[in-house]
Amino acid sequence: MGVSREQAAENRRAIVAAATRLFRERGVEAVGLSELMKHAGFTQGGFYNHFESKADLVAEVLASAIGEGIAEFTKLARTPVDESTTALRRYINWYLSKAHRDNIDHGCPVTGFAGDARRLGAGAQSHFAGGLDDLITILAGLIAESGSPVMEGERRTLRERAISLHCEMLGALVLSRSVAQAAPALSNEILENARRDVLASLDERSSQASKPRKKP
Amino acid sequence: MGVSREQAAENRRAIVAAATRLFRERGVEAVGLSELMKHAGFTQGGFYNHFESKADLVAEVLASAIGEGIAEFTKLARTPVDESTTALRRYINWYLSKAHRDNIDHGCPVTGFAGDARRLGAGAQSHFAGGLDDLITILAGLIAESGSPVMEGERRTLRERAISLHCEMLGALVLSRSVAQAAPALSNEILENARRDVLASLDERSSQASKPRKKP
DNA sequence: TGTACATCAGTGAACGCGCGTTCACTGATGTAC
DNA sequence: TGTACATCAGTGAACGCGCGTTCACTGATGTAC
Repeated sequence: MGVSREQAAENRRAIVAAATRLFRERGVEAVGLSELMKHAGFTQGGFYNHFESKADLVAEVLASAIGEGIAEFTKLARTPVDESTTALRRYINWYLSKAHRDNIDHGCPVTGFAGDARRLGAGAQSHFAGGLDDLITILAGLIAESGSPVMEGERRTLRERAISLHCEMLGALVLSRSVAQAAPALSNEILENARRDVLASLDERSSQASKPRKKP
Repeated sequence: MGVSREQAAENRRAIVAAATRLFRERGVEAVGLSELMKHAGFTQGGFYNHFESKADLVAEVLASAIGEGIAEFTKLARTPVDESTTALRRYINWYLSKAHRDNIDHGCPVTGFAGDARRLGAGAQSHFAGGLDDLITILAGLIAESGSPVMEGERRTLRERAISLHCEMLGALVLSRSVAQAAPALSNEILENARRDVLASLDERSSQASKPRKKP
């Protein structure tokens, strides 16, 4: 119908935004292009003015979702630590909250696409892997910044601690979401248990740092 | 073509077995019934002699896969502890092995279907949730049996420790699988890191149990 | 034990449907003169 | 600045295809007498 180039670029963004939401909610394979374009406010034929194929869109959605997630995460990491808590603790509390569990179309993109990533195309999976690596790096920075002490004799690097922390939090969120409808009590139990465990292990570190253990 | 009832029951099992493998490898939605029946050695029309619908099959596949996983797991839990290691350590080493990561059609059914469970029908998701609960219970039993000590002042129950352990292991396996093709080095790093971390935390417990910490 | 018949697992073509993709067409935007 | 025209985002019908499901049919199995 004749639109300006700016408008066209904005429409493209609208398609990516709609795709991101729908792909997270229902999975990449379960969302059709005609349905997707309708959600974005267009008819199906227009899709190929913006993308070469559905796989092309999927790769772009992964890249943009992960980019956004990393950006938000970086912002959080740079927010000055206030008097009562650290950015790391704030992140953990947010990550393992019911709000995060129930709001799949926002929140951690790694968790949002973890179930799908294995079956995606090479381009999309590369973006996913890159985002995961960045997220681990930033999480390691958060741990360092939190002042969580390194225990005497500890061999684990910050990165190793970050990987373990991320695995436990992601596992808890994935499991909590996977049974949210069929077993809401179990879903809550997993989420709350993981949050308590992760936070408690930080406390444990702090209380033990002043009292180094001896090797048996 | 006229087959005995025993043969028919065996054919039904063959369909479920083929479906289990294909669903794990490629996802429930990506596997069509005609393809599935061909893999099982039949033509597509025969499917409805055994199942009311695809959703019906999915629920049965979930139930059977989880049942099998739990049975194997129970067997492992009951295997007498040998001189050098505990059933818990054996389980951890197997769970976080490359063999387990690369062999999706066998292994832990909870991890195998974790990405899909959220989008499955109510029947299938109930089976999944029940299986997850059972797995946590058995894992708690393994922890108890391993003789891993309860630390002084520790409030966590065996079940709570089992949930946290399972979340970290499942998260590591899911992430490791999700980047296995695009970033094999990262995939290995996650897996090996998680195994070291989980086993080290067991060692930590043992070494500290003899030396109870005082509250700060 | 032998015969007659109902049962039902398996076949393979066909159903309507929605998928990803292509296409001819429209008409405002953006450019060249 | 005004006119003529190329560009290209958007439309909506159509393509072949594979999906889940239905159907009439086949013929060995299992049952009744």
